[in-house]
Amino acid sequence: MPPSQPSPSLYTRISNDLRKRINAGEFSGAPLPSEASLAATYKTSRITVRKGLSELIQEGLIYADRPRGYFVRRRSPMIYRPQHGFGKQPPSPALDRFLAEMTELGREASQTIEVSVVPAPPIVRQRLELEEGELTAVRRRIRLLDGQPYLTNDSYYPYGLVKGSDEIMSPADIPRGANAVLAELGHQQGLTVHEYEWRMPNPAEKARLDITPGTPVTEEILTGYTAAEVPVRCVINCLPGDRIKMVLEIEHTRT
Amino acid sequence: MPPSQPSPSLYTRISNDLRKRINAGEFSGAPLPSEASLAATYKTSRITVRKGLSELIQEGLIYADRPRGYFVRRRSPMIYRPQHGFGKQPPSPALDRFLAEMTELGREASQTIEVSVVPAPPIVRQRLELEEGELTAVRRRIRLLDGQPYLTNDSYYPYGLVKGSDEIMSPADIPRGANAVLAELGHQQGLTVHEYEWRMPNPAEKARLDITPGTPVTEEILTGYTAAEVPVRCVINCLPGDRIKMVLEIEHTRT
DNA sequence: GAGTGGTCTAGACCACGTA
DNA sequence: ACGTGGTCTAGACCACTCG
Repeated sequence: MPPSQPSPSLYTRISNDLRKRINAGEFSGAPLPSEASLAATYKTSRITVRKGLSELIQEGLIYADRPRGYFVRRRSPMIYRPQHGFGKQPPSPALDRFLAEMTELGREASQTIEVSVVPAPPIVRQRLELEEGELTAVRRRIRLLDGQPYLTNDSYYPYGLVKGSDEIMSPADIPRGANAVLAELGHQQGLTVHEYEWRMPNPAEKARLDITPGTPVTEEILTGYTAAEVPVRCVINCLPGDRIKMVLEIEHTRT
Repeated sequence: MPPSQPSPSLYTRISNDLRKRINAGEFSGAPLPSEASLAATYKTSRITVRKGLSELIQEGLIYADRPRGYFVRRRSPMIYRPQHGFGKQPPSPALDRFLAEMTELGREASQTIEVSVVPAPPIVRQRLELEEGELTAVRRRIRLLDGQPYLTNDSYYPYGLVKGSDEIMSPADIPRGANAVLAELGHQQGLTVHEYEWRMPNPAEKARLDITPGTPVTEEILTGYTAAEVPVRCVINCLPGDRIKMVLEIEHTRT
């Protein structure tokens, strides 16, 4: 029990009241009261009402659809399984390919792919254990569902390892997966290290993924090692929180 | 190349300018220019300046420390390894205990623990495959480092399974780990399913973890199954993005 | 006391979609 | 044409910390 708040501000009361009504399911489908009408009910100015509403926007609870009004956000995230593939169902032992699983669900999957050769950015360079200025081949992808982007996927490979591969270097889907190609080139991966950070998107990410206010992203960095512990692949994914849930299955190792 | 923006608003220009200067490292340690001085330089009102600054707050880039001014946020997240334990170093094969690893780093680790018996909340009930109203034992923990909370950890067990265990039911640390106790009771876990969602914290989480504006959280749900595929443990963790990075190591399963 | 950010007022004009 | 939210102005008073 906190010792009696120091009189919350008016906009806090407004956002608290609205949050309670939203969580009670009051505005499903219908817009929230307009700014003007809230200003009237709370006998305050529009600016104060807007401050209260903006709290709820930043929490990811509502959005403004001008000039229709404010609406409650609803989300139906897809399941992302970094061990396996994608799907919409709870965990199962299946491991299917991305496009197959998506169309199965009646949604139209598509992607854009760009391939280029660039000096390894610092984050990648460190993980691929390259020298400053060493080149990498990058496959940059945006994956979409029904036209909406839901994930960016940038895969980096040491250029020396893959420059002979038409598959890796061409901006087209690789049905059997890039990892199969790498294995064929003699770089079969064993262990993959997964790193995760979650934060608010920067303007570039906001634009690339068309991200709504109040939506954080997770940045996933995968580093793939061969059995000889040589890093051969570094993937940077950006996953918006309103469109993706992640699921893993892990064998218990500690007592 | 987007087709020439439709004249960005003034506050957008302010936040863009400041973001550029911040990323160039201009304000490390020193405060940003005050609202009043920004209003003067941009020949605008304080309110517009505040709108620009609030953009940067929501992105998690800066914070206001009244009445000293606005400062750039810096973060040094700790490494969370859900397979193993905690640490501050990049991935390694070590698997140590929480308190041991933390004190090793010269930071003071502590925690608060509350134990109670409650009807399983819906999320837990579904994962533990319980009927409505069935009881669970909950161990609710807040873990702190140097007095700052960095993780909440709520572990639920079917009450029938653990009611005989003094260790599980007492609000004290279990040095050998609760999983060892469960194993001793005949409920050794094999597979654990990990679920992850990231979003902005709700007010309760904000208060419990003392979360700063612009900081998202990841909600981690772990469900532990015995070899006979009986769920015996459901853990809900709340991980603030400014204090935690997560690292996993996964054996490659797909080609 | 001076300067900081936090809250709030009472207006104004605009762009946009819907009716 | 109307109502919506988006931007912006020019003030005001307050609580707090620091010198």
